[in-house]
Amino acid sequence: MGNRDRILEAAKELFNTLGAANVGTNKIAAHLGISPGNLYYHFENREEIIRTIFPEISRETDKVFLHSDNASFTPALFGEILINWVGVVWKYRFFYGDLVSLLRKDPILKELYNQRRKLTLALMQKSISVYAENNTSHQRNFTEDETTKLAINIWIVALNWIGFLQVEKEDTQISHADLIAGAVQIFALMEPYLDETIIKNVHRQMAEKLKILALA
Amino acid sequence: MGNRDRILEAAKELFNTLGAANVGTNKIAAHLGISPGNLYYHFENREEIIRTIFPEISRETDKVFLHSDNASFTPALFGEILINWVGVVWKYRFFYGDLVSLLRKDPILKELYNQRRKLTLALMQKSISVYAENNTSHQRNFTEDETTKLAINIWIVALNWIGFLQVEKEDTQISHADLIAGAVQIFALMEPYLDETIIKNVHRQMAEKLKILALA
DNA sequence: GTCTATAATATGATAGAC
DNA sequence: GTCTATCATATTATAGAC
Repeated sequence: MGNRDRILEAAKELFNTLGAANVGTNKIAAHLGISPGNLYYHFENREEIIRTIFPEISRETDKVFLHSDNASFTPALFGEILINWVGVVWKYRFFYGDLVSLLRKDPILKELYNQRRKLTLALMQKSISVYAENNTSHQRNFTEDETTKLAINIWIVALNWIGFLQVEKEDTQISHADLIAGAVQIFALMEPYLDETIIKNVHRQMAEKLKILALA
Repeated sequence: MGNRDRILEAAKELFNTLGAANVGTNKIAAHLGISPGNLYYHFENREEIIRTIFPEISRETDKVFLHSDNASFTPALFGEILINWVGVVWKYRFFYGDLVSLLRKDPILKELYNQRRKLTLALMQKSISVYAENNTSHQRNFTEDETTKLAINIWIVALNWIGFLQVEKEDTQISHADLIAGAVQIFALMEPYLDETIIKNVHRQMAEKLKILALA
């Protein structure tokens, strides 16, 4: 692995463990045992490092939602999606935890992020309404306003569940079980719109995941 | 106003406008035209300044929920509560926006915050279930698990609505209307549990607020 | 209570040798 | 590509005069 990639990996690790605000270019270089000059040969500044990581976050997020545009996606798949989504937020928690500050410092990133945000949010909104209509028997029409608000609420909770955990625990105490709990928490936002049997199934699915974890 | 108070006011203002991470003790002193030494006479360090502001945030939050423990609080009052709550988060947006980072740097504050968090969350959960039961005709029992999740979701959205706005707008572009929109957004989390007429009433209440703003 | 002056440290970033 | 050396700047914090 070349130094350029090592810098990116070290940056992610240090950002996550120490908080993005507390990690500068020199600290990353020191952590790798390379010189500051070397780091600056590969990247113009700290912002460029983060801007280079951003497409990776985008790709991983896309991967999470890959199958969700398919109108026939199953309830179980939706559960998977939520767990994986929370997993991505966990993996890049430095980014979501410091989002406002990072975007404030880098207008280019802010622009990039907002393009993505609009797209992802729209895609998600579509998926949610399809999913809700597929899995409910009480004949009910969803207004666009209703699904927009639901999508935004899901968005906000998904992106801030990790932060909610971090407020009471140390990062080292946060487990895979907490990520599943996050998925359950997000799923609760949809439950009022779904049939009892579907809800039960997803809950069983999540409980199953937890049991497997406990055994491992 | 003595310098001690002026420091606290300047800190809040600078934290909010520049982000807590970008404002140190000397910047606060410079902003006020006083010496660093003077500031350090009044406060041990930056953490102590924030710890001194925290009870103020707590008091204002308490004031928001003051009447909500009353079982007979009206639908309109609940709307007020949401608007005021979002208002407090806006007023101290530096705190909520940088919460994880601030608590990481100050374990004392972390302890204080979590004591408060548990209390407020429990109080809120109680209020929510009372409110929901008071304002629904479809006979329905709320499980404790259900209300806990609902309360947490309301909590997360309420505390992160401002951050959601900040991602796409500058602070200067955020208006009182956006705060009301936040209240509407949070209220959407409760709507599945409430009667149509109640929902309509609250929406009218919010629209009324917006109209008054537009005229002013 | 408030100031000047300053130490100690860290940060971002660059020039120029290898 | 990588290093050494270094600058300019900013940050926290303190000692001691007024």
